[in-house]
Amino acid sequence: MSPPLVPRLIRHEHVHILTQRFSTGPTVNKKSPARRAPTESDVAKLAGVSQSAVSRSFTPGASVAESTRKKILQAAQTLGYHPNLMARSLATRRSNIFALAISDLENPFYAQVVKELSERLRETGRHILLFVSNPDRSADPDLERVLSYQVDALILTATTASIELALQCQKAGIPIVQINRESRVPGISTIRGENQKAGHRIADFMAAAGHKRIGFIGGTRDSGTSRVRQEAFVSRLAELGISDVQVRYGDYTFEGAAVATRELLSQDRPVDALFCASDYMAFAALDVAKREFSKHIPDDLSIVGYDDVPEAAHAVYDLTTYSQPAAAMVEEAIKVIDLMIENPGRRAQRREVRGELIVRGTAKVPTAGVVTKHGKKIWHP
Amino acid sequence: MSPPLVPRLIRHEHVHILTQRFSTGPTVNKKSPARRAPTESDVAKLAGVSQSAVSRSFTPGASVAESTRKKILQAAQTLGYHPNLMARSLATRRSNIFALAISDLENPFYAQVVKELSERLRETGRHILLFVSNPDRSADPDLERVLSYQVDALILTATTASIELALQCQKAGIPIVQINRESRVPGISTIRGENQKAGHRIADFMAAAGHKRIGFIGGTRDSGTSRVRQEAFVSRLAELGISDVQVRYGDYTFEGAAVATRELLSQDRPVDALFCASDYMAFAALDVAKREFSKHIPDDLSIVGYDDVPEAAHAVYDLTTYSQPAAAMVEEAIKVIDLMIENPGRRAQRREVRGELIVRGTAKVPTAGVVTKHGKKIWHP
DNA sequence: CTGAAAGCGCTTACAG
DNA sequence: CTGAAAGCGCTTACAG
Repeated sequence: MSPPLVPRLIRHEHVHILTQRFSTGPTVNKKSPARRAPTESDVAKLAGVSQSAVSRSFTPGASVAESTRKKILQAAQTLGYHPNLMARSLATRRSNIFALAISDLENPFYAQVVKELSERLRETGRHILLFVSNPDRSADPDLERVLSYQVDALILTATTASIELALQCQKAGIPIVQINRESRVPGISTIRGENQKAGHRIADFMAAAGHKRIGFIGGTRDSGTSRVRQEAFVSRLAELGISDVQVRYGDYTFEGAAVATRELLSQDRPVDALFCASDYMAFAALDVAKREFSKHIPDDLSIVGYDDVPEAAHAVYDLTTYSQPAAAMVEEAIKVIDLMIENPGRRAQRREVRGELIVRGTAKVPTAGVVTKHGKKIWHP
Repeated sequence: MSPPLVPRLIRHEHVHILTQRFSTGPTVNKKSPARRAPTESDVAKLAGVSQSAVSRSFTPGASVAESTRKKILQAAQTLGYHPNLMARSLATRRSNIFALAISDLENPFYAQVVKELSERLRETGRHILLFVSNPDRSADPDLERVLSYQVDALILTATTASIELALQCQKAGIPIVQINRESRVPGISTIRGENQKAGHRIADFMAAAGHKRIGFIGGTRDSGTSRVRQEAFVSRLAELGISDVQVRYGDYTFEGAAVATRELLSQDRPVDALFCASDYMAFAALDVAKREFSKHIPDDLSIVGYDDVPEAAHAVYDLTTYSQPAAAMVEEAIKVIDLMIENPGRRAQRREVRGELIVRGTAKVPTAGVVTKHGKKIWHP
């Protein structure tokens, strides 16, 4: 009755279950006692020292004789000992874990934020506890309990913190910062792109290119980030004599932006230039404009995005956009948090990371003002 | 000396620092004592009960009189008490935290995996501790210490576990499963798409469409997932009389796939059909083919991807691809983990989630075999 | 149903 | 430099 050499295939709903028939080591038939992990005491016993000596050997600045520390690390090695970080957190009241609340992961900008944050954090031995929230509810009940995890800080991006949560964090002395989201709540630090300057510049850019009939697709109606961009854009256009600006909201989603674009292009006098509050929405706009309205870009319609995600540079999009460097924003967020941790009582910070209007192929370009910087064409009149 | 009402703007490197001047509550000038969070003992004192009674009130099945529990919850409410999950983990030896090791977040497929996993997990009160690893080193030193966090399980996707890590996990009784990555290491469960069937079907599809000069762009050379797809594809083509298949590797990156495509299209007899081991790489191929080689798709060149990420359906790509549902794969992964947790000693599982060859616009379609299923055109001869 | 007590695996004054 | 001991904030038998 030797087991078959090829995997057996069992059909089960829409999933195949292939049972594996190779040795899985000593735990194969023993109902795996799940041998509990070795602790400091185990190491201490083996090394013939006290448990506190073991602890010190794993604490960077602690005082242990080099000889005993060596002995201890040796013993730890043979036992396969790893400190229990939960226990350490309990004792030190510091977890080295940051909570990251995020939504909108399909938007590559936020995927980038996750990646950058993770990389920067790992350099200092910290990690991310992830809360992917539903963008439509502002007060995520799951996130409200984030403090239970004794995180050292809370970072939000593509989502915002409720007032209650902000208060809780403040009480507990936990820094809280929002990346790319505004906040009127005191105590929440914010890291933003140049929303206002971008709105002005894109308005100048479109006007200089000769556009008259202009549209704006915002994120959600209550997004401060989107609103700042919109207000700067619309008011500058008004100054330039263009007062009829069509505004729609795409809720930061692909589908929402597609619907908004459809509306803007179905009118009697469709728009001939469109500023979208995110590259991701601009991709949707491009999609609809080309496929459903057979628009030639940028001859029939100029589209400008915001973020400069990596995809924007790809040929299929080749999107003109205002940049907002995720890496720099993440770096600022960490700086702010470290500042607040070292210096509690410090007031909330607000930082702005610079960007540029990157000139690519989806928008008509004014005759003057294009310069090249770091190999990229930017509009800087 | 009243503070200015508008934010002061300080220029500092390439970042603006805007100081905020509003009340931040009682902690403004007090160097914030960071009042420590209330504990069960605090609640017990206020409610006039024992600390263990408080604990029981927060433990689902525990025995407490409804009246005292009410009193306790009341007291907890007024103190703003939240259980300390680190302490709970230490006591229960269960953290309700899953480690997720991932790389390649710019690939939308993996962004989707993160999102789906987070959603499924939150339903059962569990969370994700994130390890974004560098794809080029297989044994991530950071990840090797994952056991220190007392996670309940380890999920890997777009990356694989080292043998050492797998052994550690096995010893500790922690289930470990890889999504979309093969493993020859015993003890690692795997969830895969229909890699082999897909390879066969795409070969059939391309041959039936009349292609003769065919290319394949794989992920990394050592990716089992990619290799299975490749071998099935190449061997079936050989059966069909097409033995000269050009193989390149794009390392699952956009740039890598672009380079590979350039090579395949620069030859004397460039390929007229191309199967890419991921949609993300197929996007790069499309990009290069259109922009650099002015190819008409699919007249000059057919491109087929793998995954069916949401972007594949967008008009700019409109990619023909073999689907691999992230949601279903995540669900299987969780099922497997729960099975292993409830039933330690159980051998590693291997599950395969079904997909379809989704017919869109980037590949020539054979005259027969296209059917419509759930509103999607699929090729199912 | 309820409380006192031990224990989860660490850190960290405090003596020596 | 080193060890004994208290404490971090919980859970969970064990008595009552």
